[in-house]
Amino acid sequence: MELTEARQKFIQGWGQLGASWGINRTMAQIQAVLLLATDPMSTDDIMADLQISRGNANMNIRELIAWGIVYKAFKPGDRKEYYYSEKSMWELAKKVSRERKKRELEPLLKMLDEVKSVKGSSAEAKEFKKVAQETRSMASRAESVLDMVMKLEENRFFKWLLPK
Amino acid sequence: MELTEARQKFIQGWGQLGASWGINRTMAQIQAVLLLATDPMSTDDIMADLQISRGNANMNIRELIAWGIVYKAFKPGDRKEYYYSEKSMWELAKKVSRERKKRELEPLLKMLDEVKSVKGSSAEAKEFKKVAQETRSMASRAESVLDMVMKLEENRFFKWLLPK
DNA sequence: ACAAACTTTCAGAAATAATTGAAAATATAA
DNA sequence: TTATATTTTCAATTATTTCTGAAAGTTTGT
Repeated sequence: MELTEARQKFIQGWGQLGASWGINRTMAQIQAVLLLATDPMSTDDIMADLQISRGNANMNIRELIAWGIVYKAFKPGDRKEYYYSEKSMWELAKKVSRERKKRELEPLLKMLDEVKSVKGSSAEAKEFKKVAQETRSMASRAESVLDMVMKLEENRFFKWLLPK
Repeated sequence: MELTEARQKFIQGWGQLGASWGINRTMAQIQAVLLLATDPMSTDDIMADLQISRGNANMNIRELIAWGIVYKAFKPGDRKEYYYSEKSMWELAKKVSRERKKRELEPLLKMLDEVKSVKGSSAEAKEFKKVAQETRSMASRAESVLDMVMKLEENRFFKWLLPK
């Protein structure tokens, strides 16, 4: 397969994956482009590559930087900003987990906490308490698993898991 | 807090969570309603509860059934269909993982496989191969972790993880 | 200070996704 | 079979999200 075609498929697939995780498709595609780049790219490079507008490119690059998975670079004698992606898949996964934990798990736990004090002893109220309690317990467990995995070193954990 | 208010917050929060996971908000809310219900509910019950149309209710109930997290029930002498949710959080988590694995991880791995045969020895081609390989490796690992966790019994795994 | 190079913002346009409601299809009972 | 209850479908509408492009803002060099 030609590099051009392969690249296209990779970028598409990555965008698709992002989309089904609630991440803007273009944001994911920019990340894919930077992941495949050998050198930092300027906004114009990215605009040309993905055929998108300046505003769109700028917004999504900024968002990637906010997620901590894309960094800025500068070239001497050039005032453009250049961008490059975090290349370690492990680091990437960790940063994405951290961000999603903050954005989703934490608000959920907060809500479950607020709702804990529900009054009443009807069947509905009892069921509510039970479900809320189980949800809280599942969410905390998920959080613990994430914390644990995030702290582990790649090799230590996965070599044990997948000795091959 | 009153049950009505708490219920509202739970349903809202659940819908929010679903939305950031690429799941239709209404679908997630219906699931929340059924999770909190003490008895199976009809389409009309759900329509009334969430103030949504019949078409919308029907489509999303069907989708929940396809995910394997909502079941049908019938009452003797009544030809309406009733629906109830899987109530075990653990079962729920397992079914959702299984579904997402099928919908996201598998297509990704398929794409990475197709793209494996990329030609060329330029810096770009080399980088492409490296990134594709690392992505494949990370995706397989994720799949293994999911498979592993999905096979474990709730207590066995989590009691060890969280002894408290 | 001025001008050039570059980045950011944001109102409106375009694209995408979700929802409605009524008609069609299907199932059940008499 | 026929009438009735119920579920499903889907074209049209509405809501939401994303994208554009030009203007405003910022930084840097002279």
